[in-house]
Amino acid sequence: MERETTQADTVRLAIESEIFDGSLIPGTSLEEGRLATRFGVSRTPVREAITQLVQAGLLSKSAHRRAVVSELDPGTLLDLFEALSELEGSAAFLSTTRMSLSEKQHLVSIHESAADNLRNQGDPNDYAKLGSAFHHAIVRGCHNKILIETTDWLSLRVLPYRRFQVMTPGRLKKNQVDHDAIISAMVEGHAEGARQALQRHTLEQGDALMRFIASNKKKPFERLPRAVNEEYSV
Amino acid sequence: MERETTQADTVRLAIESEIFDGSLIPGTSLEEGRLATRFGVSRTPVREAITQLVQAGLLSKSAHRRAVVSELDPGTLLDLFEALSELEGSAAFLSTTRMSLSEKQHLVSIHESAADNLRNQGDPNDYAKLGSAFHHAIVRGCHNKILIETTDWLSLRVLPYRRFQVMTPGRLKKNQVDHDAIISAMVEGHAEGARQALQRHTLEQGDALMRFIASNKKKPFERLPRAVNEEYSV
DNA sequence: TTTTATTATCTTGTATACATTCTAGCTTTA
DNA sequence: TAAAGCTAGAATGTATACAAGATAATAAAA
Repeated sequence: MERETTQADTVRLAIESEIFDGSLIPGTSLEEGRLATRFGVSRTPVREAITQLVQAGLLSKSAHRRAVVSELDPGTLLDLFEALSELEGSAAFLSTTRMSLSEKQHLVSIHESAADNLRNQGDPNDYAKLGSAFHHAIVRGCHNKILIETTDWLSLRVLPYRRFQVMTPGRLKKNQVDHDAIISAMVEGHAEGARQALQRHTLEQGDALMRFIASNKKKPFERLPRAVNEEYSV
Repeated sequence: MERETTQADTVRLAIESEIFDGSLIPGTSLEEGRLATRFGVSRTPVREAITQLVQAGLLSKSAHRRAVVSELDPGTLLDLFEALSELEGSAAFLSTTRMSLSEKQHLVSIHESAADNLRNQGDPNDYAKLGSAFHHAIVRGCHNKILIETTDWLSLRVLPYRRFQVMTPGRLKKNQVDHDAIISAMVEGHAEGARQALQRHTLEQGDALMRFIASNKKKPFERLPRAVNEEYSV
């Protein structure tokens, strides 16, 4: 049997997606043995997967203690968005002069699809996807592998919290206006303007997310994680 | 026996420092069994250390192949310095308004020590250390854990190549003038000026390093790695 | 002689067993 | 009753054994 992807990879991807789709809530602790039996493998590949996820920042762990799905306190979450906004701003600056014609066209088409969605009151989930595609297209446009990789890495760590974001109509509108300004700056070749526009935009997204989390922390957020933590097994 | 640091950590740190001090040259391939016997442990902690270093970017590896000390092609090295310059620039921007008095004093004292070293023609290695302390102090001053962590991470990946950098008197002088400008901008509260000054400075450092590597690649760089690679064992 | 197959050896990936450390529940004591 | 210490159970860290894939050397064929 020829196997290209190793079992450790399979386990890592499985845990990763469970973190992203919310099955594994930040704060949940993982037990190697349970995971091993659950995925039908031995503890060895499970441990390897955990090691990788720890290095990626999605899990935290110290010696002789079980791994825990990383919890971001408000301060760290703020830091994350601030850093991300700087990186995305830099990417926008570089992308303004570096994007190819087809890349620009792709970016514009994403933006227009989002506008359509907004006009026709389409699925907010679709709008959210277009939104992250918009950011992603700009970042990729800088043609700097390291900058792209680093930005993706930070985005990954925010992902588990994005699902709390509820898009109100007002926020969607604001979002679209921001994107308008970013695109305008880029097509007019105002690199510095594009940097500032995207930077501020990402920073505000972070603020909005944090406010939402803070306002909903009162009841459901305080209780839910622990309850699920107890139940999570097999 | 109570052990705080695990054997995997010990092995990881050992490999890490060998990469940094040049004993392990980029391109060298590592064999788990050899490393295990060399460090007097089993393959298990060695594998864990390798997994961590792969995630950190210092090693590269694919399934069923041995890990290799990451080699940076010129393009990637350029990308790295560009990304690093953006991050350090952002840090300088934030640090301008966020550094405490004692942090500023520390930064200035580093700068003055460097000036002394230059005036008295001190050890260039000491000057290099003061230089990286200077950068580090500015980065830490931004008080953003994520930004600091990310900058450190990128710096780490450049480290194996820094040892090729030979500081000529002219370059040292230029370096000090750059640092002067950065400090001036910061004490005067010109955050945007500080950003641009540090960004350009780091970018130029990268260019200088790349030119040096390119000019010395002709002979010693082509031959040395392979020779050492063969000999490296036990 | 050069190139392609094939096999032997070695290396990595995974499972399992054991050692060490932590955790939780109980007992003891203030 | 509450707090500290101890003991039993469980989980992590490490070693070893085995399986599966890669490497290299040898043999066969062009």
